[in-house]
Amino acid sequence: MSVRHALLALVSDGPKYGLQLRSEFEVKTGEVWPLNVGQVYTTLQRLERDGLVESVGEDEPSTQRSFRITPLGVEELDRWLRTPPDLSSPPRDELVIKVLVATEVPGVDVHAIVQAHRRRAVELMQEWTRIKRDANPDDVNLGLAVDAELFRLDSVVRWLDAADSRLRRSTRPARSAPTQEAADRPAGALSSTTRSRVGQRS
Amino acid sequence: MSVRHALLALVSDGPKYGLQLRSEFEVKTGEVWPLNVGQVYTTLQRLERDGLVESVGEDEPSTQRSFRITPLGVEELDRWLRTPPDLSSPPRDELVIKVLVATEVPGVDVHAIVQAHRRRAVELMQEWTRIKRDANPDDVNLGLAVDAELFRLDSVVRWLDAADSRLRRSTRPARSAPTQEAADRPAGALSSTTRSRVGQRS
DNA sequence: CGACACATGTAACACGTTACATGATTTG
DNA sequence: CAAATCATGTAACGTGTTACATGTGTCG
Repeated sequence: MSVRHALLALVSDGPKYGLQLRSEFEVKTGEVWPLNVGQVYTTLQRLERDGLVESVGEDEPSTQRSFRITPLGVEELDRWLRTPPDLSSPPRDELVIKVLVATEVPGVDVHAIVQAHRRRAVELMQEWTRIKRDANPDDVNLGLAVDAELFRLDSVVRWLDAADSRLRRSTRPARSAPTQEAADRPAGALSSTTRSRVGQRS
Repeated sequence: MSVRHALLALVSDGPKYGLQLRSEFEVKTGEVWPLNVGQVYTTLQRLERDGLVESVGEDEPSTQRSFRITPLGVEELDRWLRTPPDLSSPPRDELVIKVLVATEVPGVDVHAIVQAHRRRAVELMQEWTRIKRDANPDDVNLGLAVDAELFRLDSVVRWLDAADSRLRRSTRPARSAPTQEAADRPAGALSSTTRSRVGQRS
């Protein structure tokens, strides 16, 4: 839902048209997240369908088709800006899932995987740092977008370290001998744990 | 693509069926990310369609339908586990986008929004900390999943602080109030910067 | 029997991505 | 004029979410 609301925010400033919206979105986000033009148009259609924006200048057709925000759109935008993400279900973190499920895949060295990801994360931090260094220091948008990535990657690295250490402690000290092959055991009969869960299922 | 590959990883252990996969997924991820059953079945269909898993026991029909991983599936799983996310386009960060686009929405106090999100993030960190404290300390999965959230939220808070400070410095001081130093700049009027962009557009 | 949990699915929808198609305007 | 650029759209596909429908087995 990022793009939808971002476009809403951009038109709250005054009527805009498709390509202009893409351009402004990319400038606003430090050109860190490219936005496909097609998605701008489909998103605008949906926003119009939902009554959050309306086409301006319907009468005299020109090559450009501008949209303005409606009162309903202002309400929705306001709500979005003020509402932080809720606890009930944080977005699934692919890296975390990857590491956690890797712990029981036969023939896989979790430690090696964690280290590979760690190396890549550090590499990325260096790249972002370089990008920031080479950029115009007055470009607040770029600076903030890059900072977000840097902070995030830093937390990723710290988590990978914590995970590596914790997994090393908890897993059996890995047979150094040739690996055992995938046992075709009946795959544990589903002991339905009744621990209080964090999220609620459907 | 998280769920798809996670299921692939889970069946790499030995044949599993639908509900079992949901259960194992949730246990593996510390029950932090609930998984809808429907998605398990549709994802299994797609995995089967793509030849990454195959149904076992086609001949004698029972109430359960188990799937096993195929050699092709093993390849794909291996690739996924080893491949870190690439630089070209980091996933769009909703919070960052929200703050960045908020800076030009008329009648919106970015500072207030940033602080609201900060408060919420700190709240969430406390909730996660409590969950971790009340949990079984031997539950490595839960511990790691919660740590990931804690580290991430910590980076969010730090970014929000950085953003607040930077925006305060760069935006023109809100009327009336006695203002601090302002590095005033003409607020560059859409100068199509030819800076080398990070991502590539389509 | 009736209620409930187990187990498998389907339908409808939203968002995002890519690729393609079509005009209009500018410019060498 | 031809080519590039601006500008708008559409089609097809993949993933994810929710809600609903259906059958089976168990247990009070």
